Amino acid sequence: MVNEIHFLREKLDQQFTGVFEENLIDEIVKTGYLKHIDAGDLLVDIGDEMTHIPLIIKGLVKVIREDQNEEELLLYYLEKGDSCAISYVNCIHHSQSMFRAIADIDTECIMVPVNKIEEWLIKYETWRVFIIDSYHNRLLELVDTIESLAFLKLDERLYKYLKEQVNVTHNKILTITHHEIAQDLHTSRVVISRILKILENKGQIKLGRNRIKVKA
DNA sequence: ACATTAAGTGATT
DNA sequence: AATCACTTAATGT
Repeated sequence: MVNEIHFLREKLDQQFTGVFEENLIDEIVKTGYLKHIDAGDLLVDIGDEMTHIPLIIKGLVKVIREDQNEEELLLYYLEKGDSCAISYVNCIHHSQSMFRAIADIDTECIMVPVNKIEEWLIKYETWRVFIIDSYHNRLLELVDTIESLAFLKLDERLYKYLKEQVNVTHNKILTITHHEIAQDLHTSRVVISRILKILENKGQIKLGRNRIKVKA
């Protein structure tokens, strides 16, 4: 038990020192628990009632919106040091999640219980700033994806998507299928294959099975 | 060897 | 840009 607490504190210090004050880190360690999500597993599903807020310690979480036909659209990614402010509001209002959050790779997060959220908002300046910044960041990312949807042609959107994947995975060689890309961008596999081929002919990428190399 | 999944492509809307 | 229909290529059992 004591070991686990030290372990949690270590993880928190790695990601959130300078962000959270000491007393707050103490409280997070006391009331939160560590959760491991394997690649491909769900952190939150559409319709879930939120009881905890995730603070991402390591890994990568993909946040998705789904329509009635089970067709998806990628909204944004959460990385280490991030949280999802949308879930704060869900917690406070006991409303259901509109989004699905899937671990892209093995991910660890600290789950913080709802009842602490509001308490800390009043008690800790750093928590207040963190929550508001988090909300702001999610909003900026959403605006960015809306802009892409509205203003970019699919080929530009796809190339932007590939560059984002490189950033987020820290790897120029993406392990991904055309089908998966099509789902994220809410289009069909055939269309993606075609545009990728054009990008390859232009020398911007190199294609392989389950593999796309993005050239600098 | 056979089945399954990923990717490439022409033709049509 | 989407859909259909079909082919080819790679991978799993």
